[in-house]
Amino acid sequence: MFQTARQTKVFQDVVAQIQEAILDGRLKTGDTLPSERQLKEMFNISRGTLREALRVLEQKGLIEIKLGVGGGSVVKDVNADQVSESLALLIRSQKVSLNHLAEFREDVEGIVAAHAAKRCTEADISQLKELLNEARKCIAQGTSQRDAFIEIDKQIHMALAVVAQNPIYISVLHSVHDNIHRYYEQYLSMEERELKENYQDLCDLVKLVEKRQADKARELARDHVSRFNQYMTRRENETNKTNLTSSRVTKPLNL
Amino acid sequence: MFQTARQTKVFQDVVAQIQEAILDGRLKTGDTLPSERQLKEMFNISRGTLREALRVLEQKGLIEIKLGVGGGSVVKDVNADQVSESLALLIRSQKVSLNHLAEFREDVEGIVAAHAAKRCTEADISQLKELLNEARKCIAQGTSQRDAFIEIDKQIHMALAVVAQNPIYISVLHSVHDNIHRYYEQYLSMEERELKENYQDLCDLVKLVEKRQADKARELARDHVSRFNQYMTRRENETNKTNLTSSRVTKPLNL
DNA sequence: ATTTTATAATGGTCTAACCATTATAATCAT
DNA sequence: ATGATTATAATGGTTAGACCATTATAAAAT
Repeated sequence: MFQTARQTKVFQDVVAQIQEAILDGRLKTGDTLPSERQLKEMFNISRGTLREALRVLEQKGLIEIKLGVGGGSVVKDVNADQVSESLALLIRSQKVSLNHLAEFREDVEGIVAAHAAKRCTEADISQLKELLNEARKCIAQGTSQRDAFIEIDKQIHMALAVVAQNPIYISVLHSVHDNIHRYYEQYLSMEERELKENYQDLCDLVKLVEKRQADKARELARDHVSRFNQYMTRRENETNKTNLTSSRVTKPLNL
Repeated sequence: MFQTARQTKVFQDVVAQIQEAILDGRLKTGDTLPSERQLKEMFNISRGTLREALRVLEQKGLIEIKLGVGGGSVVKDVNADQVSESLALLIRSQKVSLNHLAEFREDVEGIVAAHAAKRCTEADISQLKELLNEARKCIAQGTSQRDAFIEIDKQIHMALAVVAQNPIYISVLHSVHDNIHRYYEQYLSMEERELKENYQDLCDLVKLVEKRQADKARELARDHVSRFNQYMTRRENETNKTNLTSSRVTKPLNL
């Protein structure tokens, strides 16, 4: 009939108070909180308890704790990092496979391209073309600039998310890229022909966005990402085939 | 030329060691870590430092700390809660609006429905029909069971995400529902006619999934969610119109 | 057999000190 | 004067030891 009475652990109350102050604007990005020794007096708690609260706020991405004179807890600008981190934990705990992530990226990039096609301005297009120009320079130097090209490719996709004018897509795409990057580093190796294919994809994609052909843009974006994923899974299978017996040996924790 | 030498804060090293042990399976879900007094000896650190580490692991969603005899740090099953929480922080820090969230939900539910249509089994369909049956019962009792209907609606959407066989969608949809729920509670009020419309939507949607018509399922799912969002934004505007002067007064933090 | 009470293990909090880092001020050499 | 060096002090990082609060279990009482 009744629930357990709320047992406020002291540090949780401190976390809540500071978090609320940040979220409703009483503390703004860049503000420095008072020193730990001052804060503990204000809240009338011990320093240890206060520090547990500050650690939680740090892990939430709300503050950053700096060392030395003039250091202290600085209010951070909230960004997608914590979304990325928690998504990465889901992935690493075998809840999510590379294929799941690849499919999700395909879907999301497709939607982003479609929204971008509906909402782009002339300024957006010229910025995208600027990025395409950068990409072309990388291609011109052959496979030596492969990593640079992949970086530009990522920037173009992120730029499309900005054009799509929904910050959720920026955060989500950021998280996806953060988490798929490790796989790309490990498995992705593109030949010159493949680099050029991808470059052509991007050019075509920007053209479709410019012409506001949302459906075609979505399909092309999906195909483009799908191609990346195919390079990668092909490589992943080859690697795993030859390395099946060399599973990593982890040192025990001996608890 | 050089980077700052890695300055391992002690508690970070402890976080890393325990996190790794969890992620590569040396510590499994449900396992209880040794007591704080034992752990501090094992790591050769003070209890305060250890507790900072445990707080971080708790905030990451990797452990749960229980009180009393037989209590201690228990390894949790990683789930989407932390993704939800960090997404909620993005929303509350004005980075994301209700419209952004609504659009995202529309897109995601559409994709989920399409995947579900491609991958559903007979067992999936009968489970979905079971849920539809529950929904029908709610409708039969008129608007008194509105909240129950909304709950079933949510369950059907989550079930579709399961059928779609990509856990990312389960987590993402979970997060979206978590975060949009507050708005629904505040703004959503459906008349009997609207309840019946929504119920019909769901029936049609399941039929399309059963017939594996992915494209039509996607469009219907989008329309269905869109209708929810329209009820809500209409209501939101009305509310804000009459309440513009009553902005919440927040108590200062006095730092 | 059931209820009540005591026990002990565990996390939660506090105090007080010292260590490590770093911006700033003071000092020194030129 | 000016630039380099050194000392100072403020701040977070860590330690040690104590005591409080909660709770599963065992012991005792009914």
